[in-house]
Formats: sequence, structure tokens, C-alpha cells
Amino acid sequence: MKCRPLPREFFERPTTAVARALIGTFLESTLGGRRCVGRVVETEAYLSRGDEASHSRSGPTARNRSMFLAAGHAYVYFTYGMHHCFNVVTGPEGVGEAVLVRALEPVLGADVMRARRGRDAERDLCSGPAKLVQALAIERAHDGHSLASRPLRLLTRDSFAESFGAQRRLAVDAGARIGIRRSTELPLRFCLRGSRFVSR
DNA sequence: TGCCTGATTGCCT
DNA sequence: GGCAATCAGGCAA
Repeated sequence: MKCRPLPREFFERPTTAVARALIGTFLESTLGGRRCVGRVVETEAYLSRGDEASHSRSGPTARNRSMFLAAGHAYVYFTYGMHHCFNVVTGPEGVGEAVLVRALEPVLGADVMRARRGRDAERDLCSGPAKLVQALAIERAHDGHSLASRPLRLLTRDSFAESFGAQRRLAVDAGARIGIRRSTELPLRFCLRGSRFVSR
């Protein structure tokens, strides 16, 4: 089936629903003139209320302002002095919710990913939020980019049916989020069951 | 102005 | 399993 970007309505559902629904979709980067695609296998939801781990917990700032854009935009932030992470903005404009994409299964352009990552093992290319950002050449400059348009798009589950079939019903597990200290009790992490490409 | 911490990764033991 | 790398944002003073 032809590659189609996810429609705006896809992102306008509750954030946890979007986080779950993103599993099995495809993230495509044509940055640097090289096409790379990965299947989303792990996500985490970050909410605007009752979530002390969310960057939006204290309202808009210069760093997190993209999180308050309309659903379907990218929120890219810099952390730990050396890494970037990629999020999909969800919810109504001005609310401040997003889904962190934590891991991808390489589908196309694995060699380009290897060169960018400086590692050979397929498992090490996109099995972490900062890894996939490096593999797809995503930068802070893409903060606020609309994910319906190149060079960075999210494509429907129907895409790449030659490799993954229709993917109608995928088994998705929910659990606690990783790498946070607050609101660790919330089950806002979603993984494709059985995938060897998740971060942990 | 200064200090502390973080939605991470990779190397070392 | 432990921990260093490395810096911008957030907050206290």
C-alpha cells in the first residue's frame, strides 16, 4: 500500500490513545537526501495534568513551547548536555501534551543509520529515544515541524505492507515509563509485544 | 549569579 | 551494575 501521512485526526484523540495507536506506524526521514524509515515499537505519553514528569508541568517556556502547538507537530528537545529526543504533539493546541517516540525497528536505510550511529548491530540503531534521533538525523531545527510533510513524516500502518502485512491488530503492552523520577506509577509506556527493538 | 538536575548513552569493571 | 560526559533550563538566593 502507498505511503500516506497520518491525518490530523489521528493525533486529536486523547494522548494515551495516540501513544498506543502510534505503535506500528512508520517514521520516515528524508533528511540529508537519504531516506530512512523505522517502524514505531515503543512510545511514552506525557500529560498536562497529574503528570509530574512532563516538561509541560509548569506551563510554556522557551524550551517546551512546541509542546503547546496543535496536534501533529514535532517537539524536539536537548537533554543531558548531548542528546536530543523526538516527541509527537497531541491534544488541543495550548494544552501541552506529547508522545515520546522511544524506539524504532529499522525498515529502510539501515546502512545510513549505521553510518550516522557509528554502530553495526541492527538492534543498536534505534533502540532508544536519542539513538533514533541520531539515526534519522533529527535536530533541534525540526522542533515545531509538521509531521504530515517531508522531510520528517509519520506514515500509516498500511505502509510497507510488503514487509509487515496489514498490521490490523497489534498486541501492545502498557507499563511504567523509563528514566523518570516523578509520576513513575502511571502506566504510560507502550511497547509492541515481543519486539526485540524496544529500548529495554 | 550559582547550583542542581535531567523523558540518555556507552564505556568500564 | 556503576558512572562519566556535558550543558541548558529551572529555581533558589
